[in-house]
Amino acid sequence: MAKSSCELTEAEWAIIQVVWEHEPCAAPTVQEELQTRKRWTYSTVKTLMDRMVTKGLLTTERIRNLILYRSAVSQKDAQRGELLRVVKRAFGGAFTPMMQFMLDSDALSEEEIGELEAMIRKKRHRGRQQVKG
Amino acid sequence: MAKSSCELTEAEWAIIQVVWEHEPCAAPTVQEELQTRKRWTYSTVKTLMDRMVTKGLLTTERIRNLILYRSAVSQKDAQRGELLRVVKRAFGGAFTPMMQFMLDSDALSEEEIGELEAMIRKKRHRGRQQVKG
DNA sequence: TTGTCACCTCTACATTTGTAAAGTAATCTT
DNA sequence: AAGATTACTTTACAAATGTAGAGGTGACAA
Repeated sequence: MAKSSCELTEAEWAIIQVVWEHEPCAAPTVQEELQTRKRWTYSTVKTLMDRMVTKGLLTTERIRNLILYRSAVSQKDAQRGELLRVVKRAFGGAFTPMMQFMLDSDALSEEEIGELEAMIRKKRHRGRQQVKG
Repeated sequence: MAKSSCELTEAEWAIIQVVWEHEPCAAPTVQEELQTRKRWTYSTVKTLMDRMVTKGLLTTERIRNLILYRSAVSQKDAQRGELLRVVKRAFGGAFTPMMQFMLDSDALSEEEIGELEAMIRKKRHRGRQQVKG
């Protein structure tokens, strides 16, 4: 089962994002996909991916001479992990101060705040809905 | 001037938080303060702090035989940096999806959502207000 | 004035992360 | 079947991070 909390490095994020999109996929695919953003060689990508397997972030299945990779953590789990880490490290573990910070900073535009309000209203209607996982 | 975006490691967060609270302060103070949370020796703390000086996260002033440390980045800058990093890495750079995620996940309690609504309303009253640099 | 205390400096070492070259094996092409 | 192509394996190495021991120096106490 996917671990509910995980830490991905910058490089790992780049890779797993491609995996999520092309799953199951081979290392060369990932390398090609990242070609423009990152200037990594095949070796680099493969090494990173294999380390991610060791860490339990990806899984592999060998079919003949091809190795297919799959993600072992969902995007939601990864996002949650990232968010929880920040909230814990930078905001003493509480979400409200973080939200407050975002509202007070210029991080959010008027428009985004509008959207946020709308999202809240919509949520109120639907009632509670949880992310699985 | 403080850099608007910065990356702090876990250890650095622990340290700079003590510095913010006791500024200006000496390394032994920080070590004592962290004694319980982290089991670091004086050497460890001092090394970390000196590396932070090199990185421009802290500054020092020598008074006789004592070295006083001060933060070179404000808490707000550090928080913003952390937040921006997550939003970029995990949410494609847009705040709205991140907010949406928080609302949809069980990260926020009903109560917190209520507080959030209140914060938004209050903000509407005050009009736009920015966090200083 | 000599030992002790507090604080500093220097050096070290393991682990993780980023990056990749070189070599090997299977497969495809002609 | 030999060369080219593709994908995999092994090994390496530098920088960043976490962690700390050993030894130096100035100040103060006895």
